Formats: sequence, C-alpha cells, structure tokens
Amino acid sequence: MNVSDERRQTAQRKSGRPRSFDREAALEKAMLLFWRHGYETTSISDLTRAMGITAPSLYTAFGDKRRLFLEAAQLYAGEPDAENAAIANAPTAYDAASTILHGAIVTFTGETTPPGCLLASATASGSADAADVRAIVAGYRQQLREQMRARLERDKAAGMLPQSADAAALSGLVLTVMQGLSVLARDGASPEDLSSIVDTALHAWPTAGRC
Amino acid sequence: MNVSDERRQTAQRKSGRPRSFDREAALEKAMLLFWRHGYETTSISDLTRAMGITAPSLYTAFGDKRRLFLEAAQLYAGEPDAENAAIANAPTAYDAASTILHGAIVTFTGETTPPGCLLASATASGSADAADVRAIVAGYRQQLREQMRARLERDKAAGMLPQSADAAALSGLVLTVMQGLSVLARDGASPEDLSSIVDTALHAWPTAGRC
DNA sequence: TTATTTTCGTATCGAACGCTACGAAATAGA
DNA sequence: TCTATTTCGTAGCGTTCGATACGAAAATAA
Repeated sequence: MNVSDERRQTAQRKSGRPRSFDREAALEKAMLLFWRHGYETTSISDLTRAMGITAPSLYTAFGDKRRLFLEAAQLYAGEPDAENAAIANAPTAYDAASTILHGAIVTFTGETTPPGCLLASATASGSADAADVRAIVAGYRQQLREQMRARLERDKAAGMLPQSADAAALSGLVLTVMQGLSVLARDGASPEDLSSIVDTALHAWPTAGRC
Repeated sequence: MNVSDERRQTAQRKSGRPRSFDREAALEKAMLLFWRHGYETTSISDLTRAMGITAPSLYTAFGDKRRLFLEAAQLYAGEPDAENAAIANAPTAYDAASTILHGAIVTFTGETTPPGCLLASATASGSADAADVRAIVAGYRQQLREQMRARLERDKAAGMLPQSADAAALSGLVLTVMQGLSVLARDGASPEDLSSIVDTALHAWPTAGRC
C-alpha cells in the first residue's frame, strides 16, 4: 500500500512546485534513525534534522510519523518476495535457516548501520496508542516464521527430514534465535561471538538418521 | 545501592510527617508499568496514576524517573544471588539452562504480569540520554551469561561435558533464546509454543558421547 | 500572461513531557 | 505546647512533543 501510495504521488504529479529533496534518500535517513532509536523515541525534530528537511515537507511527503515509520520498516524488510524466494530456493530448510541467521548477523553488526534489528528494536516497548504499529511489525515476524514452517513441512514430505521433526518448533527457534541475536548485537556482541552461537543453535536441527 | 538507599530512608526517619502510601506496593506498580510499556515510553503521569501518588511524592520517595526504573529493574531481576545459586546448584549445566529457559517462559507469559521480559522490553529502543540505563540493563544480561559460562566450564572440567563443548557459545545461546522468547511472548505466543521451542533449542546441547 | 497546483520556509499550535516551588498538614522530640 | 522535620496536594515551571496555518515561491496548463 505504501508503494502504491508513492507511485501515485510520483506519477500523478502534473504541476506544482517540484520537491527539492530526494525522497528515497530522506526515507533511508529516517529508517536509520528509527533503526537506532526506535519508533516512539525518535522525534519529528530528530527526523527533520537527519533528513535535511522541514517538518511541513516531511508531513507533505510521508503523511505522518506512523506512516513514515511503516514505509521505513518496509524499506528495511525489503521485498518480502525476496526473502520468501531465498527460503524456498535453498537446497534444504537447514540451509535456509543457516543463511537467514548468518545473514541476520551481518545485518545486525554492520559497521555502517545501527546494531540489532530495526523490527526488534523499534517496537519492543511502546505506549498503548502505538499498538497497531507493534502489530504490523509482529506481522513481519509471523510471515518469516510461516515461510520457514512451510519449507520445513515440504522437506519432511520429501523425506529430507525425519517425520518426528517439529516444523512449528523449528521455525519458532529460528525466529527466536534471530530476535535474540538482535538483543546481543545491541549489547555490543561481536559477529564472531554471534556466529558461534548460531552454529551451536543449528546443532538442534534434526538429521535424517545420523544418530 | 538502591537497597541501602531505601534502608537509610526508612531507618533514618526520626520525625516528620509519615508517608501515606506503601512504598513497596508503589514500586511494584511502577515495575509492572515499565514492564509493559518500557522505560522512556512510560511517563511520570502514567506512573503517578498507577502508583496512586502525586508527582512530588514520587520524587521524594524514589529520586527521579531513572532511579525509580533502576529500582524497579532490581525488583524484577530479584536477588542476583538467587539466580546464581540456581545455576550453581543444578545437577548439570543442562538442567540449569532448562530451568532458566522454562522459568523464563512462565515469567514471560504469566497472566497477571505483562508479556515478555522487562529487561528486554524496557530498553530495546531509547534516545541517547538513556544510554546509561541501557548499559545497566545489558549488565544484567552479561551477568547471567557469565554465570552460565562458568557453570559450563565447571562441567567440562568435571567430565560432564565433552572438551569440544564451547562454553561461550552455549551460554550465549541460552541468553539469545531467552531474549528471543521475550519477543515472541510479546507477539502473543502461547507458553506451549515457547516450550516446544525451548525443548528444540536444548537439542543443541552437547552430550558426553551419544553420537 | 494568467490561473492552477504543489512545495517551500516561518512561525507557531495545544498537549504532554520531566520535574519542582510553595505553603499547609502531620508526625517526633524538647 | 513549641519547634524541627518530613510529606502532603496544588499549581505551574521551561521544554519538547506531533502536527499545521499561512503566505511566498516555483513549477505546469491554458
């Protein structure tokens, strides 16, 4: 919906004074600020300062703070089809989980981006009137877990995993570890530390008859 | 230090108008509010309303918002010695990890308390001037991990774990899963769901020669 | 050119923020 | 009783919050 909103905004423009700033660049600045400081603890004046625009420009271009955050979250999460394809196209569910978790470490400890996960940090706390934002963010997580669960069921049906494998628990474990990694990353853990944790966690993966 | 502060406050009192509210009960109300809404997103007026006292009473009894939160966090975390003893006195490090994680599920999904972990939720986001509060909360986590790591080293030395076991990674996994459980609990996951995730995670535990 | 449309910067709006000055009220000690 | 001490409730401090009203500026369309 945000995408179509922007399309409409950039395609429908036929007259009027042109925008004097790069909308995408400003959105990325906003995303980085939300990533570092969270949703409610990032103020409009913080945003306008970082984005290099005034408050009225922000409201004209992005609606309000809530819609700006949702658009920033979408920019952070990327095209959902991309992640889904990565899970679906991996050789095994194990490879998908390993790729996702090690990729998360890279994202969470990147030197040019804030530590941790935007989706985990931005809405962990929040007042009552931000509950809908929290719910939308939780939906991103739910979507990842469901994709992983479906992939696990597929592997079970294909005999690549024992029938005793618990797809719901394993997909939950991947999500749990990923969110936990965000906390440790924000606490300052090194990528090497986090990588050894992920490798250990993946030992919980069932194998098709090793033991 | 908070404890000694309170001792001094309650023991040194020799004259003056007596306090008209229960300090411990008010602190517990504050803790529950920080637990649910986080540190910065809980306002003084939220606190005074829930605690049933006025702002000047709050400041007289607890100092300021930061010190009130730190005291609430200490009430939440409990006596650190208790957790340390639980880890040290468990039959094995595995039992300690299992007890901690399943106990965390009970805490994170209790029906009379907010979902998730106060320490995970309260400071996941935050502005720059709350960095010291975040650092103190991170210290709670670091302490748990270090206790777990020490216990794992002890078990390795006693031959209860293979020498190949990575104590740092395993202790990190316990902490990672625990923090991840908090996120899923806040998203509304059931204790049964979380329990199956923990049981799966514990499959990553090394054994003294099963394979 | 003239009219229309959109964004621009300036200057705020009312509300909520963390926090406190101040005098009345309630206790203990002299 | 009188004084010292502490907490009480009222009222409000200065600041920041998210969000806008308004007229000038800059583009297109007629």
